[in-house]
Amino acid sequence: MSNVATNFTQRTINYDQLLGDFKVLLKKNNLKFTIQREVILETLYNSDEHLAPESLHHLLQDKFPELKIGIATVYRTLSLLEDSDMVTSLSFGAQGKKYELGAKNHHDHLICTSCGTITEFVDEEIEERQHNIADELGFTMQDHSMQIYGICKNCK
Amino acid sequence: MSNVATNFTQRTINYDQLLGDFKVLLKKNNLKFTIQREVILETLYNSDEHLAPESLHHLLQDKFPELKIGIATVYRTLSLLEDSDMVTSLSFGAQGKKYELGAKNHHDHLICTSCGTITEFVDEEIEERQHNIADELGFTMQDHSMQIYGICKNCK
DNA sequence: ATAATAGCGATAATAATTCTCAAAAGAAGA
DNA sequence: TCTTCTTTTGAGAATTATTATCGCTATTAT
Repeated sequence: MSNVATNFTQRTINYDQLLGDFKVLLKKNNLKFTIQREVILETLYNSDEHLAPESLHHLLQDKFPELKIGIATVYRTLSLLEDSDMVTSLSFGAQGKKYELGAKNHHDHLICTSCGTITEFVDEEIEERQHNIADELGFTMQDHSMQIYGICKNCK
Repeated sequence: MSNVATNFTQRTINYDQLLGDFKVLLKKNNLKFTIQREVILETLYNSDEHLAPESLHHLLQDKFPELKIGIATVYRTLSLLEDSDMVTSLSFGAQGKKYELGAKNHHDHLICTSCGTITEFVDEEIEERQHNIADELGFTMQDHSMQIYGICKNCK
């Protein structure tokens, strides 16, 4: 029963912790903690979607119209977060790049090539094997990602 | 000794077979077999690199200057090949999308975040586990890809 | 509160990708 | 091989995605 792939979305840290980490990171690099950066982090945290820069921008305009957040700020902040390894970007097939918060539990992706749905899962056996492979090849592993493409239950 | 990650690039089919498959595919879809399509397929076959559309275009201009292949044709052909599952596209981190021939043996990627080098490997244990996971989740697996990010030997 | 500095939005600039169209090339049949 | 029909091509325009610039504003440290 263990070692069975499980299908879930789970956070390892709560928002306050995440925000704290972000503030530390900013301070370390002489960067400022701005409202824009905060709401972008918050929006990413509250989204279970994998967001493209543009969709994130729309979300932000809907939720915080008074801030009039510009698209450039979205790109800038996503780059900042990605450089700091707080978010990771993914690009599947034809669709463009999408971002997701890295602070969630690590997970891999199951992508339905018919309806486009992305299901997340974690499998300990694979996680472990990845570490071993990196070691064997003299690689210091920082991160990894895996995607399985196919047809989901519903589409069959 | 088995189950050890190995680092290689190996083709499962030779060029004539590949070309044959391509011709069949084209005929099936009422598409024409053109010189441009042939040299693009050939160039992808002969490259061990993961090619961005632009680098592919440069390669083609170098190797077949008389054809004056346009960038639009490169994009068109890559899309065609991707739609037909003959090539797959990858996008790692900041760099844009790159294409590789899918007819090579399946392999995963080890990406050095310092120098950008991409090493390919295959691990049977992971391959098998991926199939199991897809089954467990009621998914019909068509393909998969995996990336491990880290620092390679040389960069350490 | 002030001064110093980084960040912001708007938008211009650039890069990446797709579209348009007239000319050229491939396929099929006579 | 010649003709006809259809698809593809290259060139460049158009669109989309991303990044850079800049004067003004907000944040931080003092």
